[in-house]
Amino acid sequence: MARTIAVIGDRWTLLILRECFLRTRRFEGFQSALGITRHLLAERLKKLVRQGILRRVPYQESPKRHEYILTQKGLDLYPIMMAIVHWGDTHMVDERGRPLLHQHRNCGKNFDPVMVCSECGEPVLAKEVHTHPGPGARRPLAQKETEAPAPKPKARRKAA
Amino acid sequence: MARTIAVIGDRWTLLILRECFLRTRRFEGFQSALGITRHLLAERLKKLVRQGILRRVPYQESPKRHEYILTQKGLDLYPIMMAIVHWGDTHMVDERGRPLLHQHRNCGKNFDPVMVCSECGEPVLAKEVHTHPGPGARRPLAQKETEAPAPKPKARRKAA
DNA sequence: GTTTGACAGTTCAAAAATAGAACTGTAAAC
DNA sequence: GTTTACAGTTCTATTTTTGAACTGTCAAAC
Repeated sequence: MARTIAVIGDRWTLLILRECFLRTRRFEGFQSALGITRHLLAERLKKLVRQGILRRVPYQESPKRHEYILTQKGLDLYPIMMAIVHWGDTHMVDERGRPLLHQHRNCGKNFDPVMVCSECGEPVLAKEVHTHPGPGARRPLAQKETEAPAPKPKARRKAA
Repeated sequence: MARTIAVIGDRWTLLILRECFLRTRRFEGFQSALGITRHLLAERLKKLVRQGILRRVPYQESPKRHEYILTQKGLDLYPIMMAIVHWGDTHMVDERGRPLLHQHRNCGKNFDPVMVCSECGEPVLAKEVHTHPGPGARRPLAQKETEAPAPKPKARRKAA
């Protein structure tokens, strides 16, 4: 999670990616849709390309111009987008209602995303989930003493 | 989405919330688990309480102490968390593997979150979704000319 | 009965990120 | 020859974030 947030966890990256999903591909398109500063936009696009989330594809020679296209890695962010949008639709809408509706082509209906268990197919609630350290676990999860018993407590406070 | 990102879209908020889901409740707990500066942590906790995502609950008098507990609004962020974790598990793991496994109590198995359509129950792919402006639509979505009828045929460059 | 430690912050200077605005460069259109 | 569209880059000013120390309360330890 920390690694993912290092990539998409800032004020603009997810909004840029939203535009990608809405078929924006070019610098000016992002800039005018979002009002992001050009400097930051250039910065973020570079980062997303470095991360393999966008691909920079030339669409004209002479003044070299490129489009930014979602890779598969980028497309895989879709559930994150939808989860965020859905939470916003549930908790952050004003009187006017949802800004955007999503229609599922396969069934033809406007839908909300539902998170289900890959194993049993049932919707998952936070309370129903138990976590276990996996093979790449990064921290012992409640470690206090690894060292010898309290050697030199350093002086806290100014009083000596 | 913009409104949601204004709340959870920064380098620390989602990590703080992850700790909440892992049952961390107290200031020192967050601080030592994340290594966030105390200043920012205090700042972020205040913001989350203001937003109604956490509730500040006293757990002792005398030196007044509080715990930070997820509200329902906060618990509803779970699908976002899981979507992020799953993307990280798919695209950002190192050789060691996943840091954390999630077990679904209802079926007993370790699972991945799957996003399905609320209407037909099938998994949803980005390509299968069509968007329409909703009642709260904020911008015309591809407006170029609101003024006089397209007087300028746009400059096209030589296709490459 | 003073000292230490746990806890939950606050304060302040320094460093980093972001905003705002103007500037660069290419090439076609007028 | 001037303007326009596009995709950036450069610069300064503001805002955020970091790092580190400081404040304050109370309980237990010495």
